Order: sequence, then C-alpha cells, then structure tokens
Amino acid sequence: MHGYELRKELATKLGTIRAAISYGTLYPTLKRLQTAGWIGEAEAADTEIIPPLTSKRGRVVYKITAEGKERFAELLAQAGPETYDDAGFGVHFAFFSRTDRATRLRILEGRRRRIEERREGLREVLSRASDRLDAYTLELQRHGLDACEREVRWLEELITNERSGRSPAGETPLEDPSPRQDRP
Amino acid sequence: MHGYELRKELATKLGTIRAAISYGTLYPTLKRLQTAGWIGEAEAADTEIIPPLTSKRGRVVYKITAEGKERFAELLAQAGPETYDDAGFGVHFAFFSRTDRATRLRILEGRRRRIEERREGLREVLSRASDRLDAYTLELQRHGLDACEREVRWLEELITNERSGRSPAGETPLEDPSPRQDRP
DNA sequence: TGACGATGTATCGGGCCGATACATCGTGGC
DNA sequence: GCCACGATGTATCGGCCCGATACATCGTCA
Repeated sequence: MHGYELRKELATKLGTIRAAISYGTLYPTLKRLQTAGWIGEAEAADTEIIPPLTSKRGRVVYKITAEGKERFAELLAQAGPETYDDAGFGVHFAFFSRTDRATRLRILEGRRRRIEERREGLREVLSRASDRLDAYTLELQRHGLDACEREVRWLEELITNERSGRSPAGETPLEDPSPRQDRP
Repeated sequence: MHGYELRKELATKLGTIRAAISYGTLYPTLKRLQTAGWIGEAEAADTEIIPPLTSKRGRVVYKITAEGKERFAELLAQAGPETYDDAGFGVHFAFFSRTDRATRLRILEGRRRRIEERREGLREVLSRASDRLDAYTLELQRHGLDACEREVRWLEELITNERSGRSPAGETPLEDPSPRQDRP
C-alpha cells in the first residue's frame, strides 16, 4: 500500500481506539521502516497506476519484506507493560488473528490485571476521598469505574472463549485473514 | 501547592481519564505558568515548612494569581473542537463545578455530538466492512460501539439533570468546592 | 546502621501531533 | 464550458509531552 491508503486502512481497523495517524508520523515512520529494511518500495508492476508526468513525486507503494514479516510477528507475540495500556492493547488485539492462542491468552490476562488495578484505584478514591471531591468529579469516577467493570467482564468472556477454543462471537479464528481484493 | 503535590492531586481527580502527568511536563509547565504571570511562588509563611539547610533547592510552593484565576475561568468556559475529544472533555468535566450551567450544557451537548459521530462511524464500518475484517477486529469495533452507546446515554442523563436544575446524583452543584483543610 | 520507598526538583532525547504547503483528479453547480 | 470544492497524495516544521534518568532528603523498619 501507499501511505495515504495505509492511513485509511488503519483508521478503520483501529477506529475504536485512536484517531487516524498524523502525516507528521506516517511518512517519517515509513522512511524509518524502509531504512530498517522491514518494508521496501514495490515494483511499478505492483502499483498498476500510470506514473504522473509533471509532479515531483507520485504515490509510493510499499511492500513488507521477509525480515519485516518476521519482526512484525515478534512484536505481536512479545508483551511488555505498555502492551496493557489502552493504546498498546488495542493494537495487539486488532492483530490477534496473526498470533497463536497462548499469546492471546497472555495478553488478555495481562490487560485484565491492568484494568482490575485501575478499578481498585477508583474504588479506593470513591471510598476514601468522596467528601473532598465535588459532585462532578465523583460522577466522572463512577462513570470510569463502570467502564472498568464492563471491560473486565468483556475480557473474561474473551478469555473463556479462548480457553474453550472459540474465537469471539463463537467463530473459529482466522490464522491468516482473507486476501484483500480491492485495488481500484 | 508544590509540583509533587499537584501531580498527586491531579492524578486522583483525573484518574479515570489519564495517567499522572509526567515530570518532564510538570516542571516546565509550572515555569511557563509563572513566566506568564498566572501563578507565583507563595510566601514562606504559606509553606509552613523549614527550608532545607544543605540542598540546592527545597520544595517550591506555588499560588495562583488573580490573573491566573481569570484566565482559568476563561479556559473552562470556552470550548473548541479539542474540548470534545476524550482528554479535553475529561478535564473540562472534572472542573464543571467551577462553571455555570450554560457552559456545562454547551460542553455536554458538544461531547454528545462527537460521540454520536464516532458511533455512526463504527456502525458504518460494522455494516460495510464486516466481510473484509477478521473476527477480532470486528469484536473490537463492537466493543467500541457498545461503549459509545453507553456514553451517549450517560451524557443524556447528565443533560436532562442540568436542564432540570439538578447536579449529578441529584445533588445541587457546588459553585465553589469546599476549602481544602489538609496540609500536613 | 543501613536498606528501602516516598518525597521532591530538574533535564534530555525522542516520538507524535497539528498546521501547513503543494499538486492532481473527479464531480457537481452555475 | 468553467470553476470551486473536496478527496487524494507526499512532505516538513515547530512545539508539546512522555519515559528515563539523575540527584537529594526524610521516615521507617529490620
């Protein structure tokens, strides 16, 4: 894909958890990935477009390399503390179909532990500082606590499904997503 | 308050919506606020601590100035697009007790509009791209959609309460929070 | 007495965002 | 027929924020 396309694709895939990636991040990152050898410019045959005549630089189509695929798989499988906060977990989860069940269970349980900690912190505040905070702040904490409790239940459902060999919504997980056939 | 104390205070007040502010942001920001004249160093009498003998720099207690109070009230009352995304709305809401009802209603309705847009976007994706996305990505979108629907309901409840002159949880809003009496 | 965690202030490198610039292309209105 | 506008596309820059780190004090508990 080229940058603009990649941005749109990621925006729909990660639409829930974050806004579209900015251009100030996108293009420098593509360059860094190319320098690292994880992606490369695709052949003209892959792009299927007529190169522009007058403009300085047309669209640049990138392709993941073999090394990039390896590195990507590694990144998805390894989990550190930042894997369990909102942004990190969202990205990992969105690419769960590229991982094995053990990795999925490990990340789901780590995320659950993280949310449970946040939940306990909020309960602590609500019980200990409720007289020191105004009504709106308290309402905000209650709303946050509610969200934590819902997410824990959601995670437990997912964990149960994984353990019993079911993917979300009761379907079998795709080890490799179906190939994309849309290239206008 | 001094920096460290302020950080803790904000962490409990905003615990739901963001992590504690980093030191790399906190101290430069305090300096910028002081340069702008919105805060100033408090008198030694206000600090009630014995200044350190050997260390280079003890705790620095800051105090908001009259101009700072004015500016803060302005910032709370004015609402732009960034007021309605997660971080901005959370901050405004946490300080709702410092604003008037018209401002609160304006911000609540702006936030509702924003979340409704996100909700429609997710519904769009779920109905149009459900065959192109894998099961995990779809589950993520469904979970996000659910969160949007819950937040809209929460906001509508708050809006109804504001219109009928009730604060959250049915109490009357504090125009000025009760003075803090904890200074160890 | 000494280790450890909480309390405190401060800086630095790097990543990310918002704004901006510039160019092409399709479409719909007048 | 023409023009404005929005979508498509690549690219850079200033500025803000974070994580890591350094350094120092204080209370507590073994």
